[in-house]
Parts: sequence; C-alpha cells; structure tokens
Amino acid sequence: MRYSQMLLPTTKETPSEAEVVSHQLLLRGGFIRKLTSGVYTYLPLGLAAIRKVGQIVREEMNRAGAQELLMPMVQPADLWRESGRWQKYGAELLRFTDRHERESCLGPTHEEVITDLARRELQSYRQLPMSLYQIQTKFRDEIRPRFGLMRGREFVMKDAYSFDVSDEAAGESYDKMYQAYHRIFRRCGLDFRAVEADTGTIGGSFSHEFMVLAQTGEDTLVICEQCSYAANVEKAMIVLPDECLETGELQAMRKVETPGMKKVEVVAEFLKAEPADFIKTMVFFVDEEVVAVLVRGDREVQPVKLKNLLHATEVELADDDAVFKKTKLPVGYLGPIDLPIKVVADQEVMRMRNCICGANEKQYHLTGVQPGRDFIPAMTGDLRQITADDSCPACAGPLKLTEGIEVGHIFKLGTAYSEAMNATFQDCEGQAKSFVMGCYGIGVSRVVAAAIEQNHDQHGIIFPLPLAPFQVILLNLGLNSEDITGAADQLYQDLQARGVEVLYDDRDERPGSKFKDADLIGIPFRVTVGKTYEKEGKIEIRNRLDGRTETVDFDLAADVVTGMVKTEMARYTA
RNA sequence: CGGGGCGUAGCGCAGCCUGGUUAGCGCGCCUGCCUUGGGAGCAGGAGGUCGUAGGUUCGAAUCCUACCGCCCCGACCA
Repeated sequence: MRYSQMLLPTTKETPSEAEVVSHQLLLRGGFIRKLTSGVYTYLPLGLAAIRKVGQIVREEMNRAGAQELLMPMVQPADLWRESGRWQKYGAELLRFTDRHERESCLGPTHEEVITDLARRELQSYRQLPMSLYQIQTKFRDEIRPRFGLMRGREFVMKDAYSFDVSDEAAGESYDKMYQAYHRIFRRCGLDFRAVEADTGTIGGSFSHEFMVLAQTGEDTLVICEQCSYAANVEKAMIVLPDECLETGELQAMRKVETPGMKKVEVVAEFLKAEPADFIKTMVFFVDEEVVAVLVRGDREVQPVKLKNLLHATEVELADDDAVFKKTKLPVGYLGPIDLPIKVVADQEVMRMRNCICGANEKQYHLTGVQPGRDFIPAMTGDLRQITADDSCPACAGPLKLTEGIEVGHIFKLGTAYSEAMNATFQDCEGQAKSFVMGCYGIGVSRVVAAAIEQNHDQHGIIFPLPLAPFQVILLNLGLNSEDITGAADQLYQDLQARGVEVLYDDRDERPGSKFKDADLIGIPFRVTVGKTYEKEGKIEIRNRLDGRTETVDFDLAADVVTGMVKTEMARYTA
C-alpha cells in the first residue's frame, strides 16, 4: 500500500477525550474515529489490525474443529423470553420495536439464536459433538463506555458454541477450546494468563477468563508465584490455615462507650486494639432483602462471592442513609448480636476470639465477643476479597495481585439454555436429551487495544509482528532524487513479490515526519532508502522494538528484510 | 441514574466572570518560494449557524431557562 493514497490521518496532539494509552495511540495513529459514545469507525489501519487478530482466531477455531457461520445481529424478543433473559439481561440489552410492533433486540451475544438453530438442525447424537463460531459486531448498551476499544458499546467479538451429548463430552469440548485459546493469545504475542472466573449473566457452572496483564486492566487477578494457580479476585477461593490463630482466654462480653466513633480504625485506636480484632458489619441489599455481612475489621467483602453464596441475582452495598431509612438501625454501630436482619459471616469471622463489634446502640461497641457463643449467623462462607497475604489455595505458595484486561472468556454452560429452550437430540437409545453446551468468547477489537496497552513506548505503538497492520514500513526519503525513488519503488515491488506486507511511505513529507509516523503506528520493521543509498548503495533496516539498525546492500535488501520478517514471525508459533 | 466538567474552524485551546465594531491563537489544510535523515522557515490564503431552542437587553459566544451531545468519578458490566 502506498501511504500517499491511504486514509491514515495521524495527529501530533492527543485528543482530550482519551484517557488510556491504547485509546490515545489508536486515535493519534489514525486507527479509529469515534462516531458516538462507545461506537467507533475502524479506519483502514485499524481494520487491518482487527483482521490480523480475526485471522489467527479463525485458524485456531478451525484447527479445534469449529465451523464458522454468521448469525443475525437483530434477534426476536420471543427467543429471549424462552431463555428467560428478556427479563434478566437488563438495560444492557438494546431493545426496540419494529413497524409491525414486534419486539426485538440487538444481539449482545448469541446463545438464544444458536440454541434455536441447534434444536432445528441437530436431531441425532450422531451429529455431535458440534462446535460453531462467528466473528461479528456485537452491541451492548454499556452504562458507561470508556477507554476507546477497551469498553465500547459496539465491538467485534468471536463467539463460539459447542453442543455435546454428555457432561463428559462437553468437558472435552471445553478443554479443546481452552487449548485453542492458549494458542491464539500466544500467537498474538500477548503476555496473558488463564484464570478461574465468575460466570456472570451468561450463567453456567465453570469458566475461565483469559487476561492480558496490563496496569490499565479493569479486573484484578491473583496469581500464585509458585504454581500455575490464577484466578479473578471475584472468584479466588480463600483457604484458611489449619490452626486457630487466636489464642488466650475467652473474655466475657462487655459494653464500652465509643462516642462519635464509627470507623473501625478510629475505634481501634481508641480501644488500643487492631482492626483485625474487629468484626465489621457491612449492610448489602441482596435482591431487595437487607443483609448484614460480617468480615474481619481489616478485610473487604467481595460482593460477587456474596451473590453466589446467597444465590442472588443482584447485590449492592447499601449506603448509610439507605440503611437507616430501611431499618432504622444505628448505622456505624452495627454488630451481629441481636441484629434484626439476616446475618451472614465470612468463614474467618467464626475463628475469631475476643472480638470487638458494634452494639447496635448509638455510641456503644461491644468487646469480648465470641462468634458461636454470642451470636450464630444464618450462614457462613468464603465472602471476603483475597489479599496478597493469603496463600495459594492450590499449593499454599505466596500470591501476587495484578491487573488484567479480559480478552477471552470460556464457559461450561451445561443444559441451562437447551433445557429452557427445549433443545434436544435423540441419544443412541432413542431418548430425547438436552444438549450439553459451552460458549466461548474473544473480544477481537479489545485484543488490539490490550496489545497496545502491553506494547508501546513514548513514541507510539510497538505491535507484535502477528498483529501489525503491516509488517514493514518502507520510507522513501528522496522523492526529488530519481535514484533514491527508483530504488525505493523497486524495493517496494520486490518485498511485495516476496509476500511481505509493506506500507510504502511515498508522501512528500520531510524525513522527520515520516520517522515520527512510522514510530507512532508501530510497524515492527522500518526500511529506509535515503542518503545512505545515494552515497553507498545501502539501505537501513530498523527494528521498532529495540531500535537496532542494520545497513545492507540494496541488492540484498529484499531478501534480508524478508528473512527478518520470517524469523520474527516464527517466534510466535503456538 | 447520582456527582463533577466541557461544547467556539478538521484537531487542541483562549475569549465568557465584568455583554459593545471585522471572534482570536497553535497545529493541520491550500498557493508560492525555500528546505529535505527525527514532526523546518518565510510570504500569502481558505475555513466559524460560537451545540440547539427560547428568553433578558438598544445590543448576547458572553447573562437566564430548557433541551441535546461528549468526557470524568460512582453504581453496573463479557
């Protein structure tokens, strides 16, 4: 491609709306333009990068035995009513009514459509297993889209669905996808981890998220430094040490005056105790019900764990005003003893001795409280957020917390959708059975953003070669010289003839601009034809990543560059 | 939806508080000269319903009201 003919509008200045680096560089580099909130046009360069990801995904999906199809973006409400998600999905599902008053929605995901297809077209166990996928634009009406391609409302997603005869077979399909995902992200050149995850609104029994490690990530992960354990903090199980930590004599419960003190730290200082001696009582709205959650004073409640323990659909931390309005309880002085609402406790709380907690009476706390003796919660379980001080649930090794960008998510769905939608096949005994399903997503456009978050410097993007919209950028720095231009033109053709993807900068621009743009858009190899060619008949090849430059004879240039591209590409095989 | 901020040329911004001739600046764009290895220089030029509607006023980018859009924080979320 000749740069002079390409729509590639780079800018010097950073648009004010962009917060994170991938968003800034995608705008500055002329990859994307915003149409409206969370909705972007992919310019030629941006589309090229997305296609690169798409192609890798496609190859690995096919290798894993999945077949590509393409489903409609517009979906009828009736299908969503069958699965129950017309009610459950909430405002993120963009709904509308057509001229015939038929209710419809824009597809945020395609479980309903694919399950409908399966129940029509798959009748026999002989047709199974079956895996189908598509790469398509999805729409989710995010409350707050942000960070450019990282969290748009419209985005390109690969979604795959598997249908199996049994739970065991479905497990095999899941494993295949798990392997395929590893290959995909390895081939994309990303630093990533697969982590155990919560299943969210998609539902299902088991799931892994694929996380690109980057500081701008919206999720927090916990990773074991010793073994391969990794999990989203929403899910990360906490294993308490075997021995009881607290020793010493059991005290009797005592009421103490703590005027004007609500925060754990304040009361702790006043009573010369540690926050870890406290039982903190947090109030949540759990599907309209008011629930008190007990954790140790220095811990945080993990709402997703709470949601799962109580089998709730919605969990929200209640603010003080709301709590008081609803319960008339003395906010700030709450404690588990004689509390007139449902109380659930983190497992750790039950091991504490001689605790301090609110007295459910203004200006008073209790000391010497014994869980189990002085109160018994309705339910106990793992409810707190894991910390770096906890030990690995798998090997008891040390843990590390880190941020991640979710680029893929795979779910073992089971029969949730097939049962709801009556999607069955006949097994070998002629019995009707529900399909055992799995679903597998990759945020294709998000992968591009994540790759940039992970691979950039002060000058711009540094694409891993497999994702680069072009492999080589060829600079002609002598437009006025027939000699140089002739050589550059020739090299452009020679490279193309060798199958190298090359962007030929033949613009009438000064060298400085060309260098800056080349750095900004992140093409891995830069080839320069200029002064050095005129003087010595040599061209320069520079690696965007490390800045290393080689000078080679013009006659060898095409072969040397092609060789470098091939060698570099070979590093990314899965 | 709650809190905050912003809408002035393609982009980034000033002007608004304290209303008053032709609304500025930088980048980009067009023409010419000159220049050509890290976003050059000079000269000339094009480009604006000041987000929209209404109001106050002799007079509104500027003050008031409503609406629309965008960004940030929160809740929410693959």
